[in-house]
Amino acid sequence: MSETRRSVSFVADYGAMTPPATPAQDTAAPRRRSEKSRVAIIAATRDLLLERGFDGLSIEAVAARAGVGKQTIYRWWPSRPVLVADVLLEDAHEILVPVRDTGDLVDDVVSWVGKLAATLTSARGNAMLRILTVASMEHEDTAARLRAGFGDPLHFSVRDRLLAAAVDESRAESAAEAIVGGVVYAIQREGRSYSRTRAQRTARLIVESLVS
Amino acid sequence: MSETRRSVSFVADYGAMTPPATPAQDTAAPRRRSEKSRVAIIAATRDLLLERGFDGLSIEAVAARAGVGKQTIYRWWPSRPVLVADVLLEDAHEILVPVRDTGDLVDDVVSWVGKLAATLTSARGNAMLRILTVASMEHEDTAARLRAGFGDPLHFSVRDRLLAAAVDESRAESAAEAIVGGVVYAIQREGRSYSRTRAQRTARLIVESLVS
Amino acid sequence: MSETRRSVSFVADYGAMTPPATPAQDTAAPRRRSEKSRVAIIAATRDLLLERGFDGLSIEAVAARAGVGKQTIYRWWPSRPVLVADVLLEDAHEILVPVRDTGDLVDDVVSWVGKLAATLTSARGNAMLRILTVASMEHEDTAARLRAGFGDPLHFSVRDRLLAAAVDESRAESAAEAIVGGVVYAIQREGRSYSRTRAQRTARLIVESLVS
Amino acid sequence: MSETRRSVSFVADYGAMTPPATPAQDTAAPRRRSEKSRVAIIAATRDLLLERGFDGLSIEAVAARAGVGKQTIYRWWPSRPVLVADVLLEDAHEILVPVRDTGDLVDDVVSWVGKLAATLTSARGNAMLRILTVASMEHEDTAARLRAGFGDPLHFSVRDRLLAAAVDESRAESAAEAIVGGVVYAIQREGRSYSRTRAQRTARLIVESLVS
DNA sequence: GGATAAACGAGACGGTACGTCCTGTCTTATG
DNA sequence: CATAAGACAGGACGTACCGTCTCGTTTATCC
Repeated sequence: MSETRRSVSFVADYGAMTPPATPAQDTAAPRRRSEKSRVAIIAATRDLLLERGFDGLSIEAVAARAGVGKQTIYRWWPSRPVLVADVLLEDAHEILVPVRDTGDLVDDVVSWVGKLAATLTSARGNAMLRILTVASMEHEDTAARLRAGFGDPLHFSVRDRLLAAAVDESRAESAAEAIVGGVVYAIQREGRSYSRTRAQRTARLIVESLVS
Repeated sequence: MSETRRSVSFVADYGAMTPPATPAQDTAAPRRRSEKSRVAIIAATRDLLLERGFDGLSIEAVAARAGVGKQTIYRWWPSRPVLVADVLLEDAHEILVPVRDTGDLVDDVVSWVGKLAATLTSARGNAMLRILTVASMEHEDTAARLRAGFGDPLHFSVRDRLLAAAVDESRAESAAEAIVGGVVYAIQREGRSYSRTRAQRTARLIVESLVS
Repeated sequence: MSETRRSVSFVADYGAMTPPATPAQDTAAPRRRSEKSRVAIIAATRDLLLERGFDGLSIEAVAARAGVGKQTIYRWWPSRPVLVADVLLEDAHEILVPVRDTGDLVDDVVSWVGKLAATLTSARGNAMLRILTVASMEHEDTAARLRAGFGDPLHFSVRDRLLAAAVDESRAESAAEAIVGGVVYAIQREGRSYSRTRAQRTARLIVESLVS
Repeated sequence: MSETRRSVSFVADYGAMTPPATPAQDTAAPRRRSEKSRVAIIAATRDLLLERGFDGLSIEAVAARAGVGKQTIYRWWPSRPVLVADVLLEDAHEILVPVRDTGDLVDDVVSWVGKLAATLTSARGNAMLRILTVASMEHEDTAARLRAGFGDPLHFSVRDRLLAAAVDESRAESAAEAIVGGVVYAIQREGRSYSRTRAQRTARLIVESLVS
């Protein structure tokens, strides 16, 4: 029950969580920080990330584009991956969508996977996936935050839908892992040429085996 | 048939492929290249990669560690990712093992997945996975080479074993994707704490559904 | 007459001058300025000046050491050299001593020069000389204030004693310049290793030539 | 004899000394350093020094003006004062002129002092004096080099001329100190308004007392 | 076996970016 | 309303590497 609720609400949860999350640490009230600068920095970072990718991103360029001193960035973000994570997390809603529950498990999951594949093979979604992957490899704490903001919701979303269809917990866990991993890993490898049909074929294979 | 052979021989293929692969372009015989330097560079790169990760790796440090001029590196490797790919490909055999065929499909695949998970959660294997992932994100050609050297063998290895057990091609393809993706993606996310048991549970779930 | 008086009173004059001099502009009564902060700033500046020299002095460090906001410093002192000049002028009495008049010109001047040399080769006096020199080079108005507070008193002190001994004005002027310059310039060049004996030898050479 | 020669030859000595002196350490052959860059850096430094003074001089601006990477400056000059000293020493000949020996001591010294005063109150000469003074205060090794390149030649030049006129050593030493100090210190204090006449009056007072 | 040409080690070069320090101005909250 | 605290845009610091470019010095063919 509570888990079904979780699967339904994780997007809203994330929406709600974003504001306090921005300073990258919610303890210790951020004293009189300039909202204008914060927004300009996030926006500049997003633009440059899409233009030049994660490792083409320099703090200096962000500062220049945002019309901000470098120190203002370093004051609030300890490192490049942390800043990038904040940007990605602000856009998490573009990727995260809950698995709906119409009563037809196979159809619900397969269509969700189709949407996920479509998103992750769009120009922007694919860029986000690549950035997210590299940022996670570069900094452990960032990896944890991104896991909490992206990977976990994806996983729980599917798993909870399976649990709601009375699949037992161990199998739900494994199946969710296989479905999400099978699709995301393939897109990491093949990029935008990966077709949503393939994603759905893979998902269907697994989900059907659970209900038969 | 030929595909089964492929699954059996890819390790040997890779062993055989390594020498001509080193200059990253196998046409145009490397005229009077110093083998001593080549080996020293590869070794230094491997060491530094394990010490400081992909993005802590500088060409300058490799040259110093290898006792080699920087130009000697730039002469033979056009960029950092290409050099890193060569190092990884030299060590591909540490990760790649074919799925054996004892007649028992479930057992063959499950035990192979266990070995794969064990390798990728070892200190060295996990480091390789991370490096491989980042290097693939940074340079498209490198991604292609690493796919050919790591991802494809992994995928074909499982797929071919399924085909050998008379699973139909479409389902074999999807199942292989789900098995490999489910495990590798999870290790990317969770690192060395991912247990081989979980990998095997996931694999078993899928393979059993194919034979029932 | 008036000049003899000047030579006697310049120290007292300076003592009297210091309080109004502190805000660096004596017009416009400092409306509600905190004396506690003023003193803390001067003291912190003096300490830091002795610890790290003129160009190691930052306003930020002064503010921190004085337990004061940076703005409080900028509010009352327009620039670093002005602040430094105020500190030096508060301590002018440590360096400035009038030439006494016992009737024996040579002895009066020679012993005064000995004291001057001793002061300027003490750790603190030498530091003050260096700071004073650099501060004068950096800001013309500061140079003028320091000249009025240090250089002029030194010069007039000697010149007036010579005039009191009936040396004619042009020769008194030149001799005073040579005596003070000869000693101070040498200490600028050689630092604390300059001996008071040498100072006295130089002074004696000149003064004796005036009376013979 | 040798000392007279010294007084005559110090300019030539300096001319001769300059080439090996440029790298600021003459031991350890400077391996394949780019003469073009060296010259561009010296020239840019000189220009900026005259435009903005010693403490308005930034390494970054020198690099930009010289069309050179910052590292090329830091490679050969450990710090700003050392670079500035090299520039000043290259131009030492503009200030240093030996005291000629026509047989008339008073005239020789007085006219030399006149030339010195004229040089040090010219726009360029005065700038050099200020820069030289500040650079000496900031870095002890630099002070020593500048003393050897400027202060010592000035002093020896006068002293040796006095010795050549049979003034005894102690008095020559003191008189030289008073003459040079009296003039240079006054120019430090009063800047370009100091008149060459005053310099000559001071010098004459002292020199005449030695020969009478 | 000597000439010759490439590959080599070394490292200087013009640059870009780093993360830090400080400047002088500005904003907010407190006494 | 002056203050302490401190954020802000900006500029310079000195360092690390980038990828290119000479320098002599091996070294491995080919005459």
